[in-house]
Amino acid sequence: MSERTNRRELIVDAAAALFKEQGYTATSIRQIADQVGCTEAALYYHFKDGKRALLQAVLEDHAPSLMAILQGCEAAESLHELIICIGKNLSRAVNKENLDNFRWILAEFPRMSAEERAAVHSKHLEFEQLLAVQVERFVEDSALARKIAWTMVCAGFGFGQLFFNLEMDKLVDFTPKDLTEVMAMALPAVINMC
Amino acid sequence: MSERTNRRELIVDAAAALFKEQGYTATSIRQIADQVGCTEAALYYHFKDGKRALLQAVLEDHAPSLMAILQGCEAAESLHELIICIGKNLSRAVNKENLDNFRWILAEFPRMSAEERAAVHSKHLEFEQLLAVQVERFVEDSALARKIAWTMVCAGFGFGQLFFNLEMDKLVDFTPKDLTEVMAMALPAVINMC
DNA sequence: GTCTATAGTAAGATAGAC
DNA sequence: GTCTATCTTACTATAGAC
Repeated sequence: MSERTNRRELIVDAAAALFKEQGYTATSIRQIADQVGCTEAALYYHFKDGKRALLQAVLEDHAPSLMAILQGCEAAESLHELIICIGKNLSRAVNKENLDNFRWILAEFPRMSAEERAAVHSKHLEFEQLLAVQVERFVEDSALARKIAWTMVCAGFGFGQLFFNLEMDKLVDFTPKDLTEVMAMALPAVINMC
Repeated sequence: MSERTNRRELIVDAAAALFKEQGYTATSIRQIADQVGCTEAALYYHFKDGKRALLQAVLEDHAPSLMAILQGCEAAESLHELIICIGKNLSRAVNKENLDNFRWILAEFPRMSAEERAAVHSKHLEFEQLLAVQVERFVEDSALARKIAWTMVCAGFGFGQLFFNLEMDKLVDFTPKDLTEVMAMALPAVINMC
């Protein structure tokens, strides 16, 4: 992990935190400057195009990290084991930092430029392709493997949004472990059916 | 469907549209007034507590409608048929209106009051309970039935967010039909395992 | 109920001194 | 590089006439 101690980086980090907490439009240049301990003018020195340039820097530096989900999954020896492994990682990945990232990107997406959207897309595609590679080890039909991979991604993503960002975990007893168990029991059955 | 032609209702509808398009903080009272064709002062006559009161009115009147997802599902005669039925409804429910609603609620949730959050929660719980009733027709273990129901909800929700709101549908060929197929093949297998 | 007019505040952005 | 000072614009909200 880099140190990020020079002013430009401090500005990006402060902006990222505020954008994710309050949203892009709700956050003012002044607020970011206060947080960093400098003036608005100093901020405009580092980001000549103002707030929009700051948003782009945040999108580049603070994209949600998905790769941790796949850690250690190469060791799995069946689709069932693979899902259990991903489930364990998911429990760790479902945390404030990561899910605030997702919620924020989802919220700002409609107002992003084509380039900004493309950056978001490539991050997700990259992850799904790595996941698909793992699934393909156990599913010969590669089209089916990709469908299974995307189903897993949808379920995991939906779980994070509903139970963490919408705080359904406070009302309903349904954990990442439960989701994983259902998926681990269910998905391997698909292989034998085709 | 009610007519919603009096000024107060026109204001709420205009506010809802703008909030969902731009976000709450990014939308100004002035913009809403312009859209309706009145002045800001008129708006403050109807909503004495200003912008925040408007937000609450929008949350009450424009909650996303989930019930359409369950339409006709009482006719299903197996878990497989139930999932197929829901999948068909899902294809119709995955539209701009509905998903903009979800994205917006997700985005504003952290800034909602306790009462506002409770309103969001009860909508979701209500839906899940009706879904669980349907699933329980085919799954004796009611704890397992609820896990299956929530897994379906997570997958459906995640699909809507990823493929519609994040526009992954423009890059990846994975349709509501694909998701439904995988779930319909996979989930019934869980029953035989317990 | 709806208007005009305006108060008071905060926003994004820049010029120029150091 | 960072500051002070300032411009312009937009915002929420209210008072008072009609």
